[in-house]
Amino acid sequence: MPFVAGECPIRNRSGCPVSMSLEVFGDRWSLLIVRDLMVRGFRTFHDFANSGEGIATNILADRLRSLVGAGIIQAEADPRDGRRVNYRLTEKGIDLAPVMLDLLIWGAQHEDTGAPAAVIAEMARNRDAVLAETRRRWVERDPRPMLPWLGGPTPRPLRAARPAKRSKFARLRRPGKEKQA
Amino acid sequence: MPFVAGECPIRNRSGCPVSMSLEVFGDRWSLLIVRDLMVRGFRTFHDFANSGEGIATNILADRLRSLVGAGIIQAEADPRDGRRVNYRLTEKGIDLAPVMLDLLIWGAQHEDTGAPAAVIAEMARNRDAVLAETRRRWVERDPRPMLPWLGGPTPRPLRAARPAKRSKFARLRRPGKEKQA
DNA sequence: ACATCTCACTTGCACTTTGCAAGTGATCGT
DNA sequence: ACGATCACTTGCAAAGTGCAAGTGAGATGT
Repeated sequence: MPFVAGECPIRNRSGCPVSMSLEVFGDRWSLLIVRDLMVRGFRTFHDFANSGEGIATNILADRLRSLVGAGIIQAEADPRDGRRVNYRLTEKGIDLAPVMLDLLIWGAQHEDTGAPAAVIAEMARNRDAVLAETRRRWVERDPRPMLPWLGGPTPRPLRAARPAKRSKFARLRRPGKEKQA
Repeated sequence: MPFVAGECPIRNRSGCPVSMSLEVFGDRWSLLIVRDLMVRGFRTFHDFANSGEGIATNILADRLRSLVGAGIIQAEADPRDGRRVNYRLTEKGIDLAPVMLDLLIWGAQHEDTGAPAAVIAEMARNRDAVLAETRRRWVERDPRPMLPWLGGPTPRPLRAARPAKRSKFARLRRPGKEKQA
């Protein structure tokens, strides 16, 4: 029994497809939920809550509700355990696979991740095959993670602790004319 | 003379490329700035401020600074007018073209936009050519908008006004057991 | 030289969103 | 019946956002 779809708040909207896409799912947590459904084999609230990304449960609940409302995912009560809700991408949601794949490739190529470079290069070369495989697994409801190394604590270079509030920056100015704070 | 690159705040980070990408540019305004640089021919603060999306100038300034800091865009003082700053995608930034194109295609296919359907279908079929053209224009610093119909007030079906604060939703529950608010 | 306008911001403040930690109601297993 | 689990909800503090006015540097016209 799916959730009752809620209204999606409408913001300043240009009618541009990019803008409208981002209104639907453009925040970080929504995309990470889509990622986890798509390639990590996650299905339940608990799975998402413990993804390793640090999401707050009220935000997770809110995003799941929004994604259901937007028709990106669907929710079903588990027939064997009434406490659980199982989430699944819809047709509209699985069509986000190209976006997700391109984000993955961009991130692996430009950020200091621990993603296996050879695997990423292979996925970039065989983009169509990867997308076909993603869709096949979705059709067949394959519960196994497609990219088990994705997400979670991946080995990578140590990072500095969270910095203090950012300092002000000098404007682009001729030398010697900077403002005294 | 480019801006001094600032530190990018680091949040809960799994090391996953998708997650890290979203930390860098994953908010809506950042992506719209990248869109406008990429396909609308925008270069200046004033261009972005009047994109038709309704961004606040303090947020725009903040996002431009963040994108410069992340190496996605670069800023240069206009040699002929010292008041102006010209922004341009970097190599890292133009590599977001596949993501942007996929968002455009997804949005046009799944949301009620005024995007020309034939053009979108053509772009989806000739994805590689579109990406090659996007990069060529970037290399040659072609100032003409690649997709002049993108963004701005696009003719599309009328939308309801912004709704009131959302109501609470019933949980997935057996019938008859809904909570009294 | 001066007045006016332009440009890219900054600022103060009200409002909204986010995240923490505790709690709730329904469900399950013993 | 009871304790634990699951998916949330709640109150509140902190952080983020957006409005509207303002600022300093630069350009233009007189």
